Amino acid sequence: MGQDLNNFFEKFLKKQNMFKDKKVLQSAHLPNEILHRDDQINQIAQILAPALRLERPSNVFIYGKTGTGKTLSIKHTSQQLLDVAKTRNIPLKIVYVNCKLKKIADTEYRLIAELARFFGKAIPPTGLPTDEVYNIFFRELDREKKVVILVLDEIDQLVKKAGDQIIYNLTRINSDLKQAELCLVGISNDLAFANNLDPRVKSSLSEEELVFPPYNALQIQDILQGRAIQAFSDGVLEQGVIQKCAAYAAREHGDIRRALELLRVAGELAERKGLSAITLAELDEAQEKIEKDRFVDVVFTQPKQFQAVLYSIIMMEKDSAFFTGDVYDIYKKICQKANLRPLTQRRVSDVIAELDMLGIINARVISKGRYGRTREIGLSLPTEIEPKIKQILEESLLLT
DNA sequence: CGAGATTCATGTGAAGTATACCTTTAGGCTTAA
DNA sequence: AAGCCTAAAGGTATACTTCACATGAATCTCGTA
Repeated sequence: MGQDLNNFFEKFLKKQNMFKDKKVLQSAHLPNEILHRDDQINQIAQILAPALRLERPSNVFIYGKTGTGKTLSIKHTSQQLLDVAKTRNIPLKIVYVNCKLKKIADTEYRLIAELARFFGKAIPPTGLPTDEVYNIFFRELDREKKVVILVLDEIDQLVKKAGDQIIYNLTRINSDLKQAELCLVGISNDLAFANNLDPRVKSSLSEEELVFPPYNALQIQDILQGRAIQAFSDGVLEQGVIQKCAAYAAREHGDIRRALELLRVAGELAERKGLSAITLAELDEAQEKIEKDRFVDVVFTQPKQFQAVLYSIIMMEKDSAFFTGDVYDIYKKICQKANLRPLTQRRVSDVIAELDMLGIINARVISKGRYGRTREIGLSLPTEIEPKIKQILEESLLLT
């Protein structure tokens, strides 16, 4: 046994390393140079530049679909700004918060708590009055003369869950600040988002607006090429892989993040198979794997009750259309088997709505006329991974 | 036949409850003078 | 007497429940052509 393993590791080491620097392909990576976003970056820079003179920059609202470089551009510009500020000793702070993260910044309390933590204050997850946390945050903010740029990524998620009051408060905070200046940068994937906003909030948040258009296939190709050179060892990419990868991504509304992930996963697959080069076959395989992993991951991290509801929905799936009541009946049985205390139908209704938001299921409210009003529910998992998801749920819920 | 009333199943909002966690306060014990 | 620890009291956020009302088109009803 040991002998075998030894052998395996030896072989592993001898094999040519496919990746030179895998980090370059990971979504957290900040490249030195951002291609095809010069306009946007320059605009951001222009808007935020007054911060260096300790003037409050205009609030900015940034739109664009996923994977169009919004977050990247902001982070890049922030970094540069901070560098300059540092060498000149300018008191500038930039806080970046992703509002999508559940349990981090999806309510007013949690968002403000997170901000206060950025200033080095320990805030408990519950127990304090929101006002109190707000005051702590405010005091820290106003402690000294400085400019703070607050970047709220995926702000639409926050507003959807917690309302626009928070944003309103934040935009108004400046009139109370004596020393510091606060500038808001909101980032949204949802182009229609601003329309549902209170007009006052909207106008104060979007003193400046910026739109990130999707990349086209050529641009994606260009970017991939650049990253691939850094990420992979020479000659491991077969002809046409980049092109195909770009084509895939362009079809998916120009999402560069996906394209990079695709390339990375394809590389990993090829490496695991012991191939010397990445071929188109791995690319296709990667495409599936990513899709699969995404769902598996989301499902896996859901709370038990959500999983139970989802499991009930999967059990229903065979016949075409079904409704909240049907799901709830099954759900109650599942709970019994899984030794869970069943939630009320009221709550399950909300859970279904949330699962819908996560994109795991499709649910829409319909009226069946004489036969009442309900949600029509359908699974939106790719059928190939349905058994896998089912299995995960069974394990997680201890069903056998 | 068609306009309006009815009806059903559950959506949805508001208010209440349980839980987990926080700070403050008061008491009790220890310690140092 | 001052200091320190502990436990109770009083408070909050969040997830969930309870209650009550809202919804909206298929179906029913009934007056009219």
